Amino acid sequence: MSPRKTASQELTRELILQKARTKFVEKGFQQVSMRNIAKELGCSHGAIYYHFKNKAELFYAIVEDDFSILNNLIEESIQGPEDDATKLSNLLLRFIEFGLNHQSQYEIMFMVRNTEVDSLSQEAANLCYQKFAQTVQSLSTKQLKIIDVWSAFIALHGFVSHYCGYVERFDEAELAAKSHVQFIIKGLH
Amino acid sequence: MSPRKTASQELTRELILQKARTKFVEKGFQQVSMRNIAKELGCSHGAIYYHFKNKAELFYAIVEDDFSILNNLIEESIQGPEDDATKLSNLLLRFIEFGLNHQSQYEIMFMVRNTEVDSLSQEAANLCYQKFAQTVQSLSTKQLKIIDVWSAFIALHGFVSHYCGYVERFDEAELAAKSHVQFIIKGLH
DNA sequence: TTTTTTAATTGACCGCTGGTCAAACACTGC
DNA sequence: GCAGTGTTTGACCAGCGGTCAATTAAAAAA
Repeated sequence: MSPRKTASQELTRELILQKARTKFVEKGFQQVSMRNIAKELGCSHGAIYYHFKNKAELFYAIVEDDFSILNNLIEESIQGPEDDATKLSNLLLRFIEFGLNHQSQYEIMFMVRNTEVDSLSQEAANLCYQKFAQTVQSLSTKQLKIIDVWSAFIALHGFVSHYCGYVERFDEAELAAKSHVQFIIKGLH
Repeated sequence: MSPRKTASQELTRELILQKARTKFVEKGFQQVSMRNIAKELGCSHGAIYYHFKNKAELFYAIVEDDFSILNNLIEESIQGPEDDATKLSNLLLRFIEFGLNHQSQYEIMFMVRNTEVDSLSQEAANLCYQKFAQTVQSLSTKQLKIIDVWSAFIALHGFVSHYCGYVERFDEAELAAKSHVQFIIKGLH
């Protein structure tokens, strides 16, 4: 009714991100509308546009955190007592695991070609790949050709982007994933 | 004006497919609406629904031909004077070439997860993969594990699906493609 | 030839989408 | 108390996929 809510129930950027995230994770980018989120928040859809320029920006804001999660995952894979070979295969496997257990996020991070957020999301994706490439290099005994590391990444991406939607969680594709990782490692040698 | 057009300018399934195809190829699935196509055809959008159940069915009808083109491409790769090794790398390379030179089609064939046509398009994609797997097997000296052939396919798919939209035509990615094909072949050995 | 039946086409309509914006209100500082 | 600023609303826009009664042209039956 009133065009402005009382302070206690005012809309926060964080509040929107929170609700939007859950909806988004369970339904995916296309299936969630600004009006859905608004209804969930108990506000009008117009209000969201005060806090976020558009749908793409809102969902990129969500995915921003996921990029840093993935980056951490990559960095962590270098630590531990295992030998480099197992670390490498763990890295590849964990990338797939992340992709399949965060399908909606992976979709926006690496699959959606959105004309608007492209610059932002593209940059984050590039940085993520660079970290990946660096780590793969450091875990390899011999000096790898950059283009081979790129092929490895592409091959990983192929796995995730295929099984996205086809499978619910990583577990269901674990066997195929492990085999695929071995396949990729053969390619790197 | 008149609710039925005179015989000479009646709408054909083929006529719709034709116009829809050009629009679709140059703009992609999401960016083309039934109303766009109708305007191009000089008819109302309702008329199209007389000939096709829905948008998904229309675009699958288009892509059906592309599946047989791709199947032929795979079959042809077995012929010729070259040795099996070159034939194999040609097969992989041509798959990528097809994907990047028919991006809009490839999108529907292997990327779009459409709830409605899924059964049809999924089946066609499976058949296509089977032909691919068979051919790869027959071009290989040693007996390959099926799962490795699958990894090869996934890796190919990864390449195409990444460069889709990022690149206009195959030429622009040819070098990377050739390298990626070598990478995959290493994985198959 | 005239009448009836059938096949196509239209366009209004539905519920939805992302996005904009003037107006209305709550809060803050004076 | 009052002016100014920050937020929210909801009507509105253009567009979407899809449905359907009404209407007309062509084909079949009389």
